[in-house]
Amino acid sequence: MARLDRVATGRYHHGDLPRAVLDVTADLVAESGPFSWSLREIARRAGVSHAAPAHHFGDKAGLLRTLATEGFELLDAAFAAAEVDAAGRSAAERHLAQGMAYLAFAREHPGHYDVMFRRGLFEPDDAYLEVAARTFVRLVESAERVVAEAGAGDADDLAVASWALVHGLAGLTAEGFVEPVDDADLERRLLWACLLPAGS
Amino acid sequence: MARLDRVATGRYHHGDLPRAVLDVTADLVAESGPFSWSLREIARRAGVSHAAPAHHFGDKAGLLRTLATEGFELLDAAFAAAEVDAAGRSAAERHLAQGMAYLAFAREHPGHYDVMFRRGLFEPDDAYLEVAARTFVRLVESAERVVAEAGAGDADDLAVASWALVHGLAGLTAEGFVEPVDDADLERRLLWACLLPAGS
DNA sequence: TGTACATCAGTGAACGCGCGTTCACTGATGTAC
DNA sequence: TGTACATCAGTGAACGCGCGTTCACTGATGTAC
Repeated sequence: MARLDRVATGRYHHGDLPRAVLDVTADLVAESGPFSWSLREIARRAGVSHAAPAHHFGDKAGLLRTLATEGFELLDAAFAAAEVDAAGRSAAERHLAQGMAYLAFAREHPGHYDVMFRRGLFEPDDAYLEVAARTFVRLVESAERVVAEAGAGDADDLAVASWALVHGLAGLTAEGFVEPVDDADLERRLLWACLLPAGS
Repeated sequence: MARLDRVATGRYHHGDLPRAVLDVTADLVAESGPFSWSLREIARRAGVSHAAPAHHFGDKAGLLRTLATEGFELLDAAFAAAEVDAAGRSAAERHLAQGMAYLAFAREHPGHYDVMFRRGLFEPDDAYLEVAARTFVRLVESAERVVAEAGAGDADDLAVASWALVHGLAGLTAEGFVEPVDDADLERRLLWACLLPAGS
């Protein structure tokens, strides 16, 4: 699309190449993971010369770091919106709503998601660490509200378990091991994880 | 290690190169994922000429398929051992034991694990499909026993939720987002996922 | 036990290719006056 | 409004490198007799 734009207009300057490069990267990561492509491939898809992406992002690590940081911004915004939507309901219901928002984010931004939760792709910088920490705080605070409401349990354990549940579901669904289902079924799945302790 | 063997003995034939190549591959995948290495790198680490791995596995996809198949064999055996260990206990307790076995496998075989639950790395063959299906059946049957014991719930939903929980925990721990804990704490985490429905 | 021969495992040189990086450049934009 | 100039965005040729693959080969092993 970016290529068509440029071919059509014949512009020398792209207009917003960083944006186009990030979009292409997100697509490529969603298609084949965070490794199986080159900066030249990204340049080709964006319709620019092979050296252009490096002009903005330096190298592959810089590109992935920017994508991951943008991903956390999006996830944090999704959490904030879910909190507004579920205001006034019980802590447990708000926690469930947050989990559903997480799964919706993973489904809608598979490229960002894949890069966000993998270590070793890049060295984190301040912007990345700040927004990632901010997002995790929302998760822990939600768990704390649930524990306070229930009057029992450890908030950190609940936060980890909740995160693991949605993270695992997102991963298995993205890789095709689990069929996608509609939101009502999805909520039921999150809730039925609890059958296990009922029996012990 | 393989290299030292060969240097020490000066043998022309390796002895068991397929085994050595798989071990090196598992190490490399655990270190840097299923993409960031080459067949030449594997040959170097195994101490053989660069063309030797292809002699046995064809290409990277064939190597990854063999590794994934071996991984499912190991996981299936771990499930079987857990079933024997927990024989006679309640269905819920046996299900928990299976989850703990899953997490132990992921911790002990990170290279295999990474390759097993990712699609698109290779085209599955009969051996892979057979053992993967066999392993999944153990998971679903365990969930069915729990549902039968509890007299309520949907076995597929429980199977998916349980799998997602341990898969997510394995992934987040492997990537360093969650600190490893000892087995007692780990069991508690799996159980406390249930605080959520208690509040709704 | 010895010999001949087929088969298999691994070698190493050669190839073409796509990659990341560099760098002098050109085109476009924005700002000062 | 026009002009000059600095800055920025993107180009394209060139480079060296590691890669997968090919292929004629050599060393080792196993089996038939």
